[in-house]
Amino acid sequence: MSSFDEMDAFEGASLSARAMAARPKPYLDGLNPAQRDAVECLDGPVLMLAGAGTGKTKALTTRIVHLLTLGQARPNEILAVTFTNKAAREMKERVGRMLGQPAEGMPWLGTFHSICVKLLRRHAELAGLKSNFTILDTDDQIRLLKQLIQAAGIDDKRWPARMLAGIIDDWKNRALTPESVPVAAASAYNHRGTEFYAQYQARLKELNAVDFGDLLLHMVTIFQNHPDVLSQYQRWFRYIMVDEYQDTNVAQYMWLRLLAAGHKNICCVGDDDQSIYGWRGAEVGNILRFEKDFPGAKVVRLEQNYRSTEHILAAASGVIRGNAGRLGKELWTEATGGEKVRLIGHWDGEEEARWIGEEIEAMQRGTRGQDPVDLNQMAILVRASHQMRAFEDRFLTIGLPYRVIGGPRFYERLEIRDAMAYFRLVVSPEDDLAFERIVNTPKRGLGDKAQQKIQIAARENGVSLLEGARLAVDSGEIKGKGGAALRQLTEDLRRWGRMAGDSDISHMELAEIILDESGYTAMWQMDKNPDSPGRLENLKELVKALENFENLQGFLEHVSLVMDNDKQDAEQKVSIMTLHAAKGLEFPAVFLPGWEDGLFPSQRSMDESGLKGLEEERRLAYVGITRAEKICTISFAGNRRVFGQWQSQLPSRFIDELPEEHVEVLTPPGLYGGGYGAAAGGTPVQSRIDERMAQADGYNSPGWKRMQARAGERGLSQPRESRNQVIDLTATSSFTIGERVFHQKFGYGAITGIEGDKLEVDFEKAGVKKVIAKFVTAHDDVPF
DNA sequence: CTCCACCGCCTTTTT
DNA sequence: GGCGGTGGAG
Repeated sequence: MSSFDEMDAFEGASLSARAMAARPKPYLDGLNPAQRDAVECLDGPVLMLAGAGTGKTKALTTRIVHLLTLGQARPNEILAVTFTNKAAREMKERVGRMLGQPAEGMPWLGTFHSICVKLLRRHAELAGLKSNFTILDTDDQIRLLKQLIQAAGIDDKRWPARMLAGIIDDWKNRALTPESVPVAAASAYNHRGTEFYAQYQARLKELNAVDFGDLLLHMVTIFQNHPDVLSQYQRWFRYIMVDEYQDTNVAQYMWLRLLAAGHKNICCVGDDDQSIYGWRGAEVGNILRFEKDFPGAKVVRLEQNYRSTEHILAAASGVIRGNAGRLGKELWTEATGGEKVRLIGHWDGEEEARWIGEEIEAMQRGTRGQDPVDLNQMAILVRASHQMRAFEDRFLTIGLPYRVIGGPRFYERLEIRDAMAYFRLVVSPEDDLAFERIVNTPKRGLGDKAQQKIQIAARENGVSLLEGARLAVDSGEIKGKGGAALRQLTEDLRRWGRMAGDSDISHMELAEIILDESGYTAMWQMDKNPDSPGRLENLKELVKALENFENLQGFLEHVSLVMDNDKQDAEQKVSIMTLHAAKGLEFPAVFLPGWEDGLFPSQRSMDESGLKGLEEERRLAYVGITRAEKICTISFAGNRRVFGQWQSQLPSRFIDELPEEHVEVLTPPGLYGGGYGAAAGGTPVQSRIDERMAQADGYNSPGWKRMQARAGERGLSQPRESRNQVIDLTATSSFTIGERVFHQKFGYGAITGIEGDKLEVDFEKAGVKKVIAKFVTAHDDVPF
């Protein structure tokens, strides 16, 4: 590679090192002793254990600046890896700012994936690929697998493609090729997992394509099989830095170890307490055994927190303490005082959303006895994205501006993927997946039968689908309306392809032409769905995004890995995102709703991974709490709609783990004030909670008892619903089968069964439901 | 071939 | 409560 030779020419160029060492280093001044330690220890393996909010990024970026200032490495000799584009961008910006110049010269600062793409394009032939390979996203991946599964005559209902995709991803995360999948795993996917894996890989090669997992896997394989290539990079990357090391999977770990094996100048930064990607193959073990992997490693602990109040830190520590096998860190802060972590229970999810909405507005106005807080400084962090809807609904009705972060990514949207498929096909006419995607979008009268004919024509002649389509039309195989439309399409594509090479037309103009002439834009203009205008907007945005690239090809190469749409608009908005998406961020005020067993910790996580899963959930709780700087509000609801079914919920076990002295229990004003607390008299619900809590250790549950007490005081004075609660609590035990009852949500019904504190009720409108007795009243007691 | 109504499954979390 | 897949009608 010529660029590589060029780089090699700089070897030994560090002669000015001594001169550089004498330069002033003002950037070191703002560091605390631990940070400074981590920054100045440049050679040999270093593990930086950095708790939340301890200035990890600062240390990391300062380290880079230090390396550069001392002249120990040139910008392109430093390999700095992050997990997200956001983190990479931020680091680049910070380094640039500290150096007082744009850090464009750091080509190897990026995500694992983007760096691997770069490497793999250079050495594609060693993986049996051409260097212009395409990167498939999950969607393409699934469609491809589905084809293989169906071709094998397997019922893809019983053996879904998604499942297979998951298995294969898993293997790739562990750096396993089809040949090296252990025998023990052979039973996967009805004993045909490895077989399909091999087929899939072969097909990818045919398509000159890779999936996300391949990026790492191919590079690890190349490094292993081609020592010359490896040693080239071992020499080139003189210093390696890794962010979020606790999130590395086996493949990434092997990749790093291979690269660092020579000089061992590797600095990994991480926090075992923030490892939340186990489900994606991350191995906390990687960070736990760093010192074994790199004997003599220097371990630096960053424990001074600059972000949160003492109460918030104490609450977070209280929760994370429940995990075994930690490396052990205790965050501390010089800050004292501040508000305690606030805890509140609600009747249901809607009520929770309503309360949070009001709370946000109050904070914004500063009516909570505090300085007003900007909407930008508040965030709602949920466990699962479906929880977001309740907030979006509520905020829309009250007109509270919000932004959803990390929702469906821009480039994952239907219209964007369609448009990109057109672009792909123009740039590389042999892209069969793209062809399949758009042959009949917009509708061209090309159904299954016509598409099969295209497949056959392509296969028989050993050509791409697009070429096969031409043949099928020319041979008269496909006639009539569909045939004419197909001919038009193939000719258009050819024409656009020519235009792509024409310098008179900018690629942005070309993109517009493609979308218009293909009829794709018209398709959405015709569509009367309320969301089609939005789609058209997105298409416009897509064309605008092309501005930043040289040509369509350049755009496509980057888009799958780099394009994110967290375009920060200037408007003041509350952020809504998942806990996962929140890692690395911080907000003065944080809301953590939905702390209910089954939701958080997620039932599925616990079912699938047992104690390990629970511990990961707990780390997630830790991450959530530590996002907050000043105000952290945790909440849960007693009822929640799951899959459209109402379900009663128990407060999360993590709530019990919050240390009492750092928590303040709030009682919601007005409605349902007694949701839980009013039950102090010992209702079935209460005793069930008690029972569960007795099992969990530390039932001394802090805030919990106070909550009961507090709400109990108020219980009787609550108007409306809560009065109703109190009444019906005493009546609970006296329910009988056949009795007519009323439920807040379901309306009227008759009891058909009683099971402890649960009733089975045949509701007139809602049908048969299981409900908690407490939430049902004998029908005469209906309020209002 | 397309459209539409119905059914079943589902939801963690993402580069 | 939503999405994709299916099956029957136009």
